[in-house]
Amino acid sequence: MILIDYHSRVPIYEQIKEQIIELIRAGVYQPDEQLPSIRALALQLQLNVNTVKRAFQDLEADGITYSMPGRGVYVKSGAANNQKVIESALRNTEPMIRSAKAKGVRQEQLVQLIQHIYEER
Amino acid sequence: MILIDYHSRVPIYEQIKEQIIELIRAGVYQPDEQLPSIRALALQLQLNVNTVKRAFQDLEADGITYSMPGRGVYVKSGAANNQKVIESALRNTEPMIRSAKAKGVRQEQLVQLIQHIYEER
Amino acid sequence: MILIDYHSRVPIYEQIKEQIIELIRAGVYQPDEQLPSIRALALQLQLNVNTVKRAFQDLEADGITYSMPGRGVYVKSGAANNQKVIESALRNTEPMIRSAKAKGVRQEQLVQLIQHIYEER
Amino acid sequence: MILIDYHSRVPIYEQIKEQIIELIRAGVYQPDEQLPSIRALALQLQLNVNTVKRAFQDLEADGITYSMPGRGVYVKSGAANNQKVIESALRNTEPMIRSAKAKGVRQEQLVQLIQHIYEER
DNA sequence: GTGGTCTAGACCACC
DNA sequence: GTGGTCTAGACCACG
Repeated sequence: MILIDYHSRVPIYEQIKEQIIELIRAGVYQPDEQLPSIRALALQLQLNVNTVKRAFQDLEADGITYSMPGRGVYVKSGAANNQKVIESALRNTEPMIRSAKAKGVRQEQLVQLIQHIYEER
Repeated sequence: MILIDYHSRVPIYEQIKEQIIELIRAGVYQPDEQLPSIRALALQLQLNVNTVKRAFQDLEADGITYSMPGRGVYVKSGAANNQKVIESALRNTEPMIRSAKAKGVRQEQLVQLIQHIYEER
Repeated sequence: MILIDYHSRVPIYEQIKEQIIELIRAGVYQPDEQLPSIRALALQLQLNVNTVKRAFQDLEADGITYSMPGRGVYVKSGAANNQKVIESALRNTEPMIRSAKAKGVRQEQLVQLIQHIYEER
Repeated sequence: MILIDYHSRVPIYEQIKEQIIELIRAGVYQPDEQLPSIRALALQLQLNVNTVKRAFQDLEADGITYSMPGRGVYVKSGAANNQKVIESALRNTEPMIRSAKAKGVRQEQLVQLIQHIYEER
């Protein structure tokens, strides 16, 4: 269920991180449920173990998961509504919007784009 | 008038490019008016000449300016409403918003952020 | 009576070892009294036999218990005040404190934390 | 000035991280001052680039530093009294003390150990 | 030159 | 089997 866009500018480990957060928020992975093992994911996605490891390391640093060496990586309870993730997302979005404004994008164009994206699915 | 945010993740040459576009859109630089020379700008901003050169290259590639070798760089007429720039800005913004959505940011939060930014100044 | 914190970074076999020592020091297990069998404990705690076995190995290596093959594991007399255990605990604590100091934790904060912990129960 | 204990149980990247924090807190590295480059440090400490990189990555995640790709890594202002670091240090210390208590270490022994360590230097 | 990403492999402790 | 650490190399964007 995790899809990697190898052409994207977004680092692969970020894509993994984002999609796992998405899956957790969607309820696919429940609190205290074990995530797929790093090695299994790396194999499935045809990626190096360290790339996946980096994604999991960031997830743990953000308080989304916890790991038990020798056992696996698990979803932290309350991870689905992690404020830290939302805040960082908003912080990252701000300069993008500011830049779009400076380049002449009109406010309505942005709002329309957002509506379009949020209506998907 | 050009301010560089050295803390920002945005490449310096992108910041220069953006702010020159902004200055053109504001009418500070008129069509067919000469822009400051690369060397003068580099000196003034305490930057490497290559960094400024890169910004000017991109401006020309986007049809914002034209250069006459040995003479200088000039504002292209019609640059103030360059469609290419707007399109690329929108294209860059899209994955950012998609990512924010995936992380749990609500639609209203984004719209509100945009309003906040567009009300400035 | 033995509780495993599966979230903890402390290895499970260490948790078992610690809690058995605690039970011995509290007088729950008396000198020369037989401890629960490895298999029984593993079953009760829902753990792999090897994990419990490792804890018992360490207990014996530290002179807390002795085993009679085919008979069981017994509390060694004098185990309640085992100097080796205390020394190793102090040795383990030292780098932790040194690290806390380096990170800016004040002496009073540590002393207060200790008081807080020792006042429990 | 950074010394690595290759025999320690503490990961090398943690040792680097701690000592850099210590140096910042001591005023050796001032806010917005550039830290030694990852490559230079790796060379000096005879370590792999990625090991040092991991330390810097954690420093940035903890808000101690910020990096400008192509330029270097810099001390974030206010880094010297980072609350996050202190809190995590205290959180890490707690189970250690709890374990020492369970093993029979007396409260005075711990307080004495702390005094001894804080009197150094 | 700088930091950022990714791959490929090793060894370890733990379960 | 699991995750954690470390090494050794590559390539990229940026200045």
